[in-house]
Amino acid sequence: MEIKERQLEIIEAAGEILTESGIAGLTTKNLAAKMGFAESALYRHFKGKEEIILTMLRYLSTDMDYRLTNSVSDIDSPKEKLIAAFNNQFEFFKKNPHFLVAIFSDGLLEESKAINEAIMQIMGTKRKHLLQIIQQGQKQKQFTDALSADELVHIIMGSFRLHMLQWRLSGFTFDLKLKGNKLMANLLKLIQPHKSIV
Amino acid sequence: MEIKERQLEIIEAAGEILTESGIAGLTTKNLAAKMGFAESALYRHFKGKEEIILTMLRYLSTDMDYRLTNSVSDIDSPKEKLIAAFNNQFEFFKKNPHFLVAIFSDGLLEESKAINEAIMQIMGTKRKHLLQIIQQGQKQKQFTDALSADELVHIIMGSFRLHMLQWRLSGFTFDLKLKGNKLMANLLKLIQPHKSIV
DNA sequence: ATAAAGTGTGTGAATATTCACTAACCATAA
DNA sequence: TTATGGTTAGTGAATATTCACACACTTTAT
Repeated sequence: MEIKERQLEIIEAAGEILTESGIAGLTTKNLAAKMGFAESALYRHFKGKEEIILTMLRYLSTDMDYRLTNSVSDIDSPKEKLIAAFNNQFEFFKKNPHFLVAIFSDGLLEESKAINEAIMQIMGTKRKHLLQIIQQGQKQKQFTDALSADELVHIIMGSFRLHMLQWRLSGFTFDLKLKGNKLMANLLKLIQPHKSIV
Repeated sequence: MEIKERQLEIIEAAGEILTESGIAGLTTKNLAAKMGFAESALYRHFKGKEEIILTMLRYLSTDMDYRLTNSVSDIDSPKEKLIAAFNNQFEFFKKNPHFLVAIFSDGLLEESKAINEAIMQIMGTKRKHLLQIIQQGQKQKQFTDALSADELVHIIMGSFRLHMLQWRLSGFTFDLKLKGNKLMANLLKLIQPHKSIV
């Protein structure tokens, strides 16, 4: 599944449209206009609109997998890994806010089965990486084992998603990374190995 | 802003459609079909499609506010309040899964300013109730004050939303309440007042 | 060297379908 | 009689997609 140069340009344009005007704005007309050519030219590069969206989502998934792997590869401490992974995500979305839709397509469960699966894939990729880090951290007693790794990942992912959603709802006004690091610090406090006081 | 009987039926039907086929499926044609009458009949009850969605969201917001207030009113312990509030939510959505849109209405985001505000209102209502409970719990030393109440609420709300999303993505197969209570127990473990071991 | 064939990428016009919405009319019950 | 809630039959606008065609390159055959 190779993505050609022009195809990449198109899915990037599609991403921009998504950021500017949401999924409803992503029409063949708008997309062609942004590319500076006629609607029909789109079909020289993709079978149809669904394929455009699918390609975008799959590209995003692959890219995220690659980025997450690389960003933590030369770090030992699970705590540091967690921070690095999140920062990597923040930086990516700061640079490409349009791809946020992929994360928040909760509501647009509509389109097609294939699209749905592509979205799940992205979530799965993220979960896979977090799980690995958390498990390692638990082994090294850096994170509590009062909860299973799965359960910890759920809470971390949920907080992360809400953080991103609020960023989007705010119109990308606040500093994603700054606030995100605060969130990360908070999460780290909570998942530290600890004894109940009472 | 009174909602008539027939209007309620219509917004319920709208909720069902949203659950089944997402925002793209919510067309006047589909809605009328689900109601068993002609498209034009919709306009006997609502000014237009936007008013239908708005009425639905506002109804949900008001109802949630009322339910959350009542469900915790005769409970003292913040911990118990938290559990009660969540169980109330779980029961409501178990009974009315189509209204899950209230939680995942991110997709409706584009539509109109009014809709956007209604969505924010729902999130705000939920946050308001949680915040109260958490603050009380911190005062009574039932919850940690290593994080601010706001920050704790963020993490709780994020986890909750992800839980609901997974329930929906699973096709409502697992037991929302059972798994939800497990999540709640996990969250309570994490937000207990605690000392770091190290 | 050059003609022929093929490839990639564009155009403009036309397609059928779907969308939210409206107008004119009709039945029933207060 | 009149408001209420339904009907049928439309509207224009927008949608994704297809069509025949054109132009510039590159490859291949003579």
